[in-house]
Amino acid sequence: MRIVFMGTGEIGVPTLRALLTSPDYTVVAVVTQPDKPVGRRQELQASAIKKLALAHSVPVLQPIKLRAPESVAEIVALHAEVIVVMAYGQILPKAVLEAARLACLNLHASLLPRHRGAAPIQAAIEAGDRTTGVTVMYMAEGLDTGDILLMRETAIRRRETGGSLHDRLGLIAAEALAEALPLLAGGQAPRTPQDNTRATYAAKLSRENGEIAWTATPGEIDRRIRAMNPWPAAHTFLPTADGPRKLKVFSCIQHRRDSGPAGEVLRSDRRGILVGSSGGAVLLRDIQLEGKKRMSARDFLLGHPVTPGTVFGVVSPLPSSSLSPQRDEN
RNA sequence: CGCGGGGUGGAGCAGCCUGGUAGCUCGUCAGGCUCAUAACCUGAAGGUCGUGGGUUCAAAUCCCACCCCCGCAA
Repeated sequence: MRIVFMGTGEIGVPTLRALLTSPDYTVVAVVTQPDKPVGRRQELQASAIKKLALAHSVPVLQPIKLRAPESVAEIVALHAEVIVVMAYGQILPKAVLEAARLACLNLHASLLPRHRGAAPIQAAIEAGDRTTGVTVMYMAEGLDTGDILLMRETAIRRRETGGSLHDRLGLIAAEALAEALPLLAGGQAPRTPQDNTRATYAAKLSRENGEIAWTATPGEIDRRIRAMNPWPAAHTFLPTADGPRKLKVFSCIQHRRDSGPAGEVLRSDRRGILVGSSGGAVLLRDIQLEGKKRMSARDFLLGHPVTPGTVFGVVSPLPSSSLSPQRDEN
């Protein structure tokens, strides 16, 4: 079966690898986003998907604008039987959706119609969902609105993080596709429309989404921290002599018995930093100050004392008096 | 050359500006106290101060080059 794989994100790697190594399928081309400057040096780097494709000597296409006529023509000319899309990063024009003889399938990391959009994995954790999964759907022009072929479910564990769930769903996606393709080839693939009334949207994450709202409950804070781990990472601001410094938080423990003013440090010792929130407190365990390495709160405290009463998250508390109104903070 | 922080005994940090016997907290080891402990007391081990050059009577500290880690940005 001639297959064109379109993807850019890491999450698609297991799926592409499975396609490349299966004797039943021939990946005739891989379409991925153009190399982008990445890292501190801003060096151009190929996506993991591209590297994998090259390692298997599969032709790679990197159209800047997929909807440009010449890009579309290139893909149509591949005469794919199935196009598989996962975390590609560009909207597919109608002409591409119709370029495959059998179907243009999308693998989405949630149980649709829940969490349509760019960040379904984090959204599922932050929402406190008990399960999530991967949906294989027939692509339509809307955003993640296509008819469902099949879904694979997985439980969200108590200590699940965005990273752990991402990796697991990547593997599940490969399995789900392996299940879907034979059905499609045999003409027995189911096709169920989504219930649009139950749709929710998971907007693309930005770093601001990671700021911890200390007025939330311990449960909400814990879910946000786990969802954002490892990227973009939940964070707050630690007041220092040099002004507020960003502090990333990678894990915490909910303390429902202790409580105190939101954002205020209630206690800090070898167990971690206990911070007040709504209806409880959270014990920060795994943290990282900007410019520093990630470490346990215990190690952090050895060199950076954080006394009880310190208030996290306040961005403009410079005690200095005669400063020009330089800081723009609303 | 995108901006910035940093590399100091096993861990986290101070010292560097104003060169001159390397310090703090924790950990480790030994001993003590205790019914007991992540508590407390006493003692000990452990450091080419990222690498290479330079300046100097003398460099963790000043100058130059390079390597590595991290935040921002993507």
